[in-house]
Amino acid sequence: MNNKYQFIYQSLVEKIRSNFWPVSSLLPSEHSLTVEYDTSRETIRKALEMLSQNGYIQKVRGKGSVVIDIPKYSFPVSGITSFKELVEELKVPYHTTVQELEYIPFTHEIQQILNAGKKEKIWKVSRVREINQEKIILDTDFFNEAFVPMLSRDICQDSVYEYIEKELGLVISFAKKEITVEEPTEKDYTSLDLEGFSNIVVIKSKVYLEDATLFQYTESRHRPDKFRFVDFARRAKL
Amino acid sequence: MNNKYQFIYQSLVEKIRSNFWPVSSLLPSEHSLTVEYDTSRETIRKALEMLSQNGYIQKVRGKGSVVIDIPKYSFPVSGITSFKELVEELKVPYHTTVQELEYIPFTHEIQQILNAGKKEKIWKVSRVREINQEKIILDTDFFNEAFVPMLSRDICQDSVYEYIEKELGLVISFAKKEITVEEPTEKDYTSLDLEGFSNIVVIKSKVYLEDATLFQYTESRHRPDKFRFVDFARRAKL
DNA sequence: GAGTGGTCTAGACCACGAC
DNA sequence: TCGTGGTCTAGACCACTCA
Repeated sequence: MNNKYQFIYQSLVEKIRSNFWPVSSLLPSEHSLTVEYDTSRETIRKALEMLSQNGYIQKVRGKGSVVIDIPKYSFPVSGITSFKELVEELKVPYHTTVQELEYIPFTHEIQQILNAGKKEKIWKVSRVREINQEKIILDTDFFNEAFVPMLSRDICQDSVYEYIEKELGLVISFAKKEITVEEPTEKDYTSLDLEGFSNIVVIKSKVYLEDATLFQYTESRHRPDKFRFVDFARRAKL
Repeated sequence: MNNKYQFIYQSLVEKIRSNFWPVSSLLPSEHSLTVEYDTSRETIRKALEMLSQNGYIQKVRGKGSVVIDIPKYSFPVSGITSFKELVEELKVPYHTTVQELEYIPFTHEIQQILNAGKKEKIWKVSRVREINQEKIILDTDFFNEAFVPMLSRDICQDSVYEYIEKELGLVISFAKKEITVEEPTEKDYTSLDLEGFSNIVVIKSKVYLEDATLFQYTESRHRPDKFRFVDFARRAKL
């Protein structure tokens, strides 16, 4: 662990998750934490700020840091968290089928979305996600070949994110998502077990790298009864 | 403006929104900002951290702070942003009808959700939101009388949040939301213009005050074709 | 009044990118 | 090598809560 404040953050997360400090109780004061971790107060405050941002604590002036509910995970929303990460966290049986893996034709609208030049090739990967033997999610990802020169069915079968982060060394930084509800397309009907549902939840994500370049565009289509999205939001201070 | 870093944040936001620094350009370095605002580097960094959290910039080590797209607003998701705030931001004609305003019976399940004692009274407010003359959203809010002693149809007609923050002086701090898609209930059919839609988007929100006490529970039910949720997420550093 | 968190300072050293 | 942002320190003063 390189950073002191990230080490302290992780240490505190573990204690909270293990109920060492139960919900509604107070963490030790910032001063006593500086003693415990042999560091300065600003460093402790950085770790506490991360706890607060991630929904573990709420700081109350004059009192201390109150432990609040541990944040839940959202259901498979492809994009910034990988499908594999989520589904392994949730410990449910899953299966991925690679449906398409190809270059899209030039002059495709996706080229514009990805800010790609006219002669840059774009990968298209479409995958069906099965959970508990039901085809629930249809993910379609687009990558510029400039960032991802090679893709194989094996990589797509496993986890594209793992390949991108570990093999290619690219660092995913942030994503913008838009959630809407639409009517299913022909492809939704043939690819998924829709069971009479007449709507589909669509999550469109743009994923950016550390240097703020747009790197991936994804459309993730979910059967509505299995869709669940959990959000934690702080009210803007302004 | 009390705080230096919030003043600097706001000043920088204005310059970004007015295209003083266009998208993809670099902000001045942290050092030169300390000179311009006559302050220390950590204070500048606090303001830049807020810009980054709110999706205005992306910091790149060794290069500087890159301006990225200005964040968009999500469509009416009652909870932490008030309906009135959003709808006035979007500049569309709207109307609110107060359908119910009453105390709920004791031993109601909502009492448990709100962590209320057995003899504490709970307000229930249900409101229909019309946008462009269509009944699109059904909001049902629950408040503990301990926090909100009085409610009137006039207050509910206007904005409960404005009343809570300005009159009662309570400070809303954060919210946890859960988005799912469900089948419409009888009440959805009679209250809203559903136009044959057989699904409804449900947002359940728990809203907390500054001292981390749970203060409000809301169920917001949206006609699916008019629902849109925009999210900006950073990948966790761990 | 003692203890808490909120803000702010003026330094320091490091890791990284561009030249 | 130089300028950038990333981390860290050891103080200071203030605003707030609680006994």
